Amino acid sequence: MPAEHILVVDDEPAILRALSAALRARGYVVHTATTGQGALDQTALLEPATVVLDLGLPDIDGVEVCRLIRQWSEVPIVVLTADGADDRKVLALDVGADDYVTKPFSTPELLARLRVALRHRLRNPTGTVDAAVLRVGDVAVDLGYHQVSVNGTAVNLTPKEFAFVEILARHPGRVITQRTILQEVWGPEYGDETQYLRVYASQIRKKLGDTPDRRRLLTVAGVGYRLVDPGTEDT
Amino acid sequence: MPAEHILVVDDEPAILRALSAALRARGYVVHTATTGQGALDQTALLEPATVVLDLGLPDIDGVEVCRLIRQWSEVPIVVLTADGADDRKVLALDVGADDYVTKPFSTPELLARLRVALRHRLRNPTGTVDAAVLRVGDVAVDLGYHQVSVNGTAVNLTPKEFAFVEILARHPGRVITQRTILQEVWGPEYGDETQYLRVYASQIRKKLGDTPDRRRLLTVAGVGYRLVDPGTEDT
DNA sequence: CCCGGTCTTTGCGGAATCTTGACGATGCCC
DNA sequence: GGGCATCGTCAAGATTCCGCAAAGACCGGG
Repeated sequence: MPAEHILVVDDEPAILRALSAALRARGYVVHTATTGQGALDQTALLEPATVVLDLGLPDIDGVEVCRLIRQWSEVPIVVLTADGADDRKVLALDVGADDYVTKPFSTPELLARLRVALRHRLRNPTGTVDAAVLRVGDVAVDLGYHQVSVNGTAVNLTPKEFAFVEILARHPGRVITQRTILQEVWGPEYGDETQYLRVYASQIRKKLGDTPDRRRLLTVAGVGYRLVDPGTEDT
Repeated sequence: MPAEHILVVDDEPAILRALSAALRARGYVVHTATTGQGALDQTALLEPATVVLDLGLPDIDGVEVCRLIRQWSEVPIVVLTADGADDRKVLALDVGADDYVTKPFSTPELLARLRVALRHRLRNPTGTVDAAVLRVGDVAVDLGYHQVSVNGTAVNLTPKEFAFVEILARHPGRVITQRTILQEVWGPEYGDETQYLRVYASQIRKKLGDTPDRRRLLTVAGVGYRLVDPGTEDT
């Protein structure tokens, strides 16, 4: 088995040592960081297979670290903390953490959860430079540079507009429900604020150059939206 | 408004009720099962977006249910149990569960973990799921594209019409009772508004091109409707 | 402090969809 | 055949949903 690289972030040397040892014994290649800034740097530099992140860091708040990493990377993040407060868990999970283990934790359990995270990543060939550009017809979504272009011409989208298009482009042609879009772009508490969708769909259409006769962003009444290649009209 | 379908499996009615209520309040469409066999059947039938699975089931062991589901489906599974034993957690996670919450659990946390599971499902191509095209004779119901077609020709259905056809297509040839259709399409409080059924059945027949001599949507007087392949006429 | 970009909120016309009531047809039991 | 229950069809409101525009709120940088 090719050794997976794991980044462990914790400010307590004792825990860091214990965790590293346990992981190395299992055959993983372990890297460590003790600050939020270090976590961000190492994540970008090493592109680890998974990040184990303690929330109690001296410099940046752990949740914030999570959020920052998620801005450019989909590396699995397993949060590890002594703080068992519910709202903090929920917060961390909602900004992009994939799992949350409360200290004191059992090492076998942490390892099992780590395997789950790695399994997810395996199914999802992300991280590397390859499929960083989604294409649907003449629309290209560059995930790395957060840039959308139509026929090679760059289009300026706001962050929320980009997230909207990204989610649709990840499932070419398929219907994404209103609720799904709202939760992915705006957050879990926006369940039925469908007026946002109408406003943004309109703006996106304008920027993409959609015309009524040749549309890329289609509405499925009462259900959601889908992004299609106007050339190959399917179904 | 269509939402994600969640399957909740637990043998304790109290928990089942509480969970269902919490999830419904959040806008999910909740289905339930109380046995391992029921869980397997419903998972195959409904293709839910996520399965919440209690391990303490009367018939099949929960871990085994997990493993069986994973043989053909990648639907996210969130395991839920009173048993906090480590090895059981590890076992469940290793046979394919995506998360593991120990009772007593906090509802907000479970909801957050559910959102994580749904997020994972959304990010991954979930290749196999694209087999979500139900076929009954020459009628094809494409769940992903939210599109019904007859002999390859797309048919425009309204949301309620589509939901009507979808239910029937999920049980090819079988009779679906009026009450079931009403509750699934219109909601739990519509128990006996059978007039809707007649109106919609009529419209659907018109759009599907049903003729009196060659019908796809059959009426079972006083009971319900069923969708059949007019070629292989069965009784 | 101002300014530009972004997000949120509001409103409206028009279209699509749903609801409702009416009427006739059909089939069944007596 | 008559009475009764159920079904099919139609069409007119009533309601919801969508696209679009515009104005105010918010925020970070200069």
